[in-house]
Amino acid sequence: MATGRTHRPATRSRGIPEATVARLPLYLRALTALSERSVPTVSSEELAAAAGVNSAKLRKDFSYLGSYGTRGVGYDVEYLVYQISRELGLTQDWPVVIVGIGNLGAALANYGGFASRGFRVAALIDADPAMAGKPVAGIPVQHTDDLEKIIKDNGVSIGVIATPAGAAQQVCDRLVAAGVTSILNFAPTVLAVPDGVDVRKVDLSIELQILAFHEQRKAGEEAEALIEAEAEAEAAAAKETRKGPDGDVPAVMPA
Amino acid sequence: MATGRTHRPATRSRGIPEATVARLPLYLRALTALSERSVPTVSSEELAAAAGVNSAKLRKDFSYLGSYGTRGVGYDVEYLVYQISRELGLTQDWPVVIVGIGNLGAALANYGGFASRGFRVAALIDADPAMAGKPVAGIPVQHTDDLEKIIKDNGVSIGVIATPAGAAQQVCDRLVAAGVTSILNFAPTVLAVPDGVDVRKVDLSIELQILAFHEQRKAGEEAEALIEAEAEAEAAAAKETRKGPDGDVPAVMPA
DNA sequence: GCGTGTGAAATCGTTCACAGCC
DNA sequence: GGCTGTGAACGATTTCACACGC
Repeated sequence: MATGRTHRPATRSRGIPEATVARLPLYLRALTALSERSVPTVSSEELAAAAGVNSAKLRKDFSYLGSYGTRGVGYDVEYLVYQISRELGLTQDWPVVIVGIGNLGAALANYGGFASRGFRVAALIDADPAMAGKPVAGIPVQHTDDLEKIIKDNGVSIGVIATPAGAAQQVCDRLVAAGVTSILNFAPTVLAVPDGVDVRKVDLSIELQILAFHEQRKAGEEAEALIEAEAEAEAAAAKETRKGPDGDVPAVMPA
Repeated sequence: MATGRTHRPATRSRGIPEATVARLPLYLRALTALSERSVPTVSSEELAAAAGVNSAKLRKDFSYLGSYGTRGVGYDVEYLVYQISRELGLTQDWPVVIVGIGNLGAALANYGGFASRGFRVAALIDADPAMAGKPVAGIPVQHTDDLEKIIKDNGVSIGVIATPAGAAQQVCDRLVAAGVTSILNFAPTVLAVPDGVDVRKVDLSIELQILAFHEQRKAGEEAEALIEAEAEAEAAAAKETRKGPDGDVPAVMPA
């Protein structure tokens, strides 16, 4: 969903696979840790372990960036940190605004991980007039009315939406109209954006639901030989019931 | 990533692709919204639009669950809500503990999206004795010392880690030892877990870095689109502050 | 000898396009 | 006529395995 467009047919050699891009921050984190411990070089095997991937994947990923390693030796930590940072665009400073300073917005504003990479929280914006002027993480909250001016004055191109779901699309529209072209969305809503705008979403409850799926599966496996056809039978039976004019639906979960 | 299992050779029909599982919560959300508006049926086209995917993918996804639609008509909303909920394991109640009640932990505790699906925050745990007893989101925070007891008393199998990175592995080990088999990790660390334990991670700064990559790319394309060489020269002249793309081995970025 | 870099193979995921059923 | 369900084509990603340079 994020990054649907490849509006540019023959965008030459800069073709780094999306899956690789998504792992670069992981490598960068592991490398930064090594760098802080003054480790000079690292092998693909070691770095892969630190990043939680396998070494073949890591080497393939790095091969898209260039030949930055030394055969028989490994990778120079500092050099790789720089190369990946550059590739990710972190050698420049990205001013970011956070819209929606509730619990989550405040947590984001306080999150150290932003500042330590190339990100700078340029402004906090909230619709509640009572919030205006209150400092959160040392930054005074500003009112939504001034959103456009804030974006333009600060040259912001990345926005973070941490509002309730109901407000997200409207906020998004205003951000985009004001010039924002990348959005990180924490609201549980699908955002519609024009071509050329990237949206990435983080949905806390979706992650839990995926875990629940696997958790349920584990429980089922424990019961091994026992259950085999229950779900199947139930589905079949349910489908049978609903052959009638108006579908008979089994007990639905609490909304 | 940390879902290495699937040591189950046979078992035919239960093979739902991971990519599909990851989208089921999305469909469920869209369907729940339709359900609340009392929409009785929906076509793959409409539902796909609401979920932000294309209709072919959605139909393929649903085909893994079974034949739950009606040709020429579409899908029964209530029925699908039930089927997806069941598939995801949301027809049962999942007690969850949140460890690390800082800004983020508090935000999670207050997050309505958990309770509305099958999740129940069974306990909040923090290492700070000063937090003990304080209510957050109406739930009193308990001390880490009691972690094992809390897990066992509540039959918790899903844990959320929202501690600083340094504490995450230790917390993880204790959760796992106490019986937790699924972990949602917000700490910027790779967690090592034994086989059979699932970990999903959410890293706020990684998402921003991925956006930055695309943002940088857009800027590059803009320049490219203008006039090849001239745009590049102009950009270099205009902003001499930062050493742009393509450098030899310049100074390393701020750690 | 060691560990990177990379074609080639295998696997996984998406999209196409249309047969089948309402 | 409309819309689902699905093989088959396509594309992306991962894994394998080994040649190559240090």
